[in-house]
Amino acid sequence: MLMHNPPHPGEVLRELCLEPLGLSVTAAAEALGVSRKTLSAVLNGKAGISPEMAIRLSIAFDTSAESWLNQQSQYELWHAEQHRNELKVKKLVAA
Amino acid sequence: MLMHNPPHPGEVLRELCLEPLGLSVTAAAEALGVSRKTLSAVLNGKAGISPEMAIRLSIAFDTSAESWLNQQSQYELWHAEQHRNELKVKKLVAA
DNA sequence: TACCCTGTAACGTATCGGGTGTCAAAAGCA
DNA sequence: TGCTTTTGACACCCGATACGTTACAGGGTA
Repeated sequence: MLMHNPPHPGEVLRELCLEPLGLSVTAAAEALGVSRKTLSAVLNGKAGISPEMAIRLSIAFDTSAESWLNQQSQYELWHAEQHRNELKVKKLVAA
Repeated sequence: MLMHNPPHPGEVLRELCLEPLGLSVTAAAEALGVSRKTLSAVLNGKAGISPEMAIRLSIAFDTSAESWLNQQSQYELWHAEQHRNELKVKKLVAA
């Protein structure tokens, strides 16, 4: 279980892909085939990385789509875990 | 990269958790704290496993929330991969 | 000044997770 | 054989999200 608040994948994307290449949001969005607004939303944590976006990133940056999607899953899971105690769930098997 | 069409996580959930325990959809939904329809949709592939649902499953069946979420990611990714050639993406780094 | 880049807002589209309600089929029981 | 209960899938509504376009405000730079 993750203990610390993980950064949203968009932040990682900016630091690991855009900045090293000196890419502007506009230029990167154009290359990815999405609108500037869509990429901006991802970069600023307003939107998550969808499976389609993960594939776009894997093509453009020659990376693993799974890794982007897993980062997204871990990020969402961490936030969901913060409300774990609010869920009324009965254990069906012994812990 | 997955080569074969993976089953939707709901199918796995039914076979690995409900059936072994002889649980009905109604009983399982009640234990999970969701409606019958919500669980039914997941079991029949009409809905995916959300982070919240993954945590519910992890509590009820003493399993790993990550594993459920990863299954869901892999499932969505496989389907997105089927349309990879439709994406107009420019490579920004050498393959 | 003029131009580019960025973030953001508004609006429309489609999809999705979740809830309530309905209903036909299945199961249980007299 | 019937009747009642339960079950599970479906139809519809709601809120959130992913994506698009258009437009605007602010910052940096030539």
